[in-house]
Amino acid sequence: MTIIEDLLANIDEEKKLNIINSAMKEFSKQSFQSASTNTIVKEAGISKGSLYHYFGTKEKLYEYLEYFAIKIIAENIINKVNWNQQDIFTRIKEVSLIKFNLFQELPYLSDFSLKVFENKSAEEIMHKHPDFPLALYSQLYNQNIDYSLFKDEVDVKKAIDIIRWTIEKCGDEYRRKIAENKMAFDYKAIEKEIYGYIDMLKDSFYKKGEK
Amino acid sequence: MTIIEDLLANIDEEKKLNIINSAMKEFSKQSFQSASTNTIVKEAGISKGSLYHYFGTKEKLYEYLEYFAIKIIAENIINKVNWNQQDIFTRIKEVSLIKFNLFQELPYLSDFSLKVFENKSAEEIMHKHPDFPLALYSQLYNQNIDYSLFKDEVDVKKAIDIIRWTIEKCGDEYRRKIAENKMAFDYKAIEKEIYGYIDMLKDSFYKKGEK
DNA sequence: ATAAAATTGACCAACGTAGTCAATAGCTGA
DNA sequence: TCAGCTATTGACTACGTTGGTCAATTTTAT
Repeated sequence: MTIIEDLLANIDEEKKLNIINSAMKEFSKQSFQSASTNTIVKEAGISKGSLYHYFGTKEKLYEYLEYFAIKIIAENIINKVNWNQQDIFTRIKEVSLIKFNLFQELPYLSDFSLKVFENKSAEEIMHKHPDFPLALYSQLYNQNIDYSLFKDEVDVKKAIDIIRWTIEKCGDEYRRKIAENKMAFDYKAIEKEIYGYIDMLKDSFYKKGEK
Repeated sequence: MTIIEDLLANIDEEKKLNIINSAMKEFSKQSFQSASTNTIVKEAGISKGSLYHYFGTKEKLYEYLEYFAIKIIAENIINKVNWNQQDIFTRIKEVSLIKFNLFQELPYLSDFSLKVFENKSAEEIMHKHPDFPLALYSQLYNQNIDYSLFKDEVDVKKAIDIIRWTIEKCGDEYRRKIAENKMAFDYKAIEKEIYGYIDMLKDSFYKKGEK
């Protein structure tokens, strides 16, 4: 991994992004076996030789992408989340918008990550990437959160699932529409739509007067 | 399509199911191009010659699967839904369980359908399969439903989205767990879990005393 | 001007492909 | 039993694509 990073450190950021995006696209559309390095280099606008100079083999390229995806998502969340915010709804809003921002620059990060976790269990990933922030995901919905804001009769664990799922599906739907109708990416519109759903759930799950 | 159906009518149901499941599996894991007919026949336990005797080409096989998937889902829903039921929560429960039952016998129907709609718009599908029941999906959440049961301040359209998404994600999560831990498929357990979420949303979105 | 590093793309052996078709197996009715 | 038929097989083919290499070229740094 270090060797690869050393080599990548010397090429300019835009070319690096091109390669990563192109490779993530191919690996998220095809199985590892079927994914074509020819397709990757063509879309990235580099030569076959360069790709193999940077990464050595297809396997190593894939491993680097795994490492990169995990690292960049975790870094963004850890650094940008306001850990003092005790309202889980606001916390979740923050996380979803952080991810949306990331996915703008790395359009296939979402699909690629999904595919990685489809094929490998968290343990396998932990084994290959020991610094994988497994704990982060539970911290996100637990650390310094004030659960007393929920109505007493609400099952908080289920409520959080519903909020998370709603945001994810809302984002999926939006990206589907963009892909289909060539509808423009409108950050503010997405934000507004997601907030509409979240605020509705907040009204339903929180005690009255806890806005 | 008719020619294919005539040929398929003469082979026994189990073999037909094997072919359909095997082909849906391959097409839902690989792109159309990368999907291998060799893999399909191997898993289905038939010879290459038979597959091409039944379907002619890879394209026609894929088209038949498209047709079959749409038809079987629509048939099941239309015939099994109780259209007199005015409670949308019960309606949605019914639909989700109908689908779960279907997906038990056709494990890749869900993934395959998703992929079909990823790659083609509803219009394209309508064009290729003129009897595609496009209207069914809106009927499902509108026909003979009593919206007055919702609290006045609740946005019903958003509420239905949330319910639908929750069920879908709940099912996804369950299937993921089964695939990962080799956890056994437990129909009653899934039903109970889904009902847990739906009832919670019902408590939140319906007027008090409307259970 | 020179050395070193980065980048190229034609090239290759190996492999998997969709589809074919002569041969075989299995079944039918007499 | 056997002829006639259909359903089924899988070895085979022509071909496209693959991951990876490496001598040659360009770019960069000194």
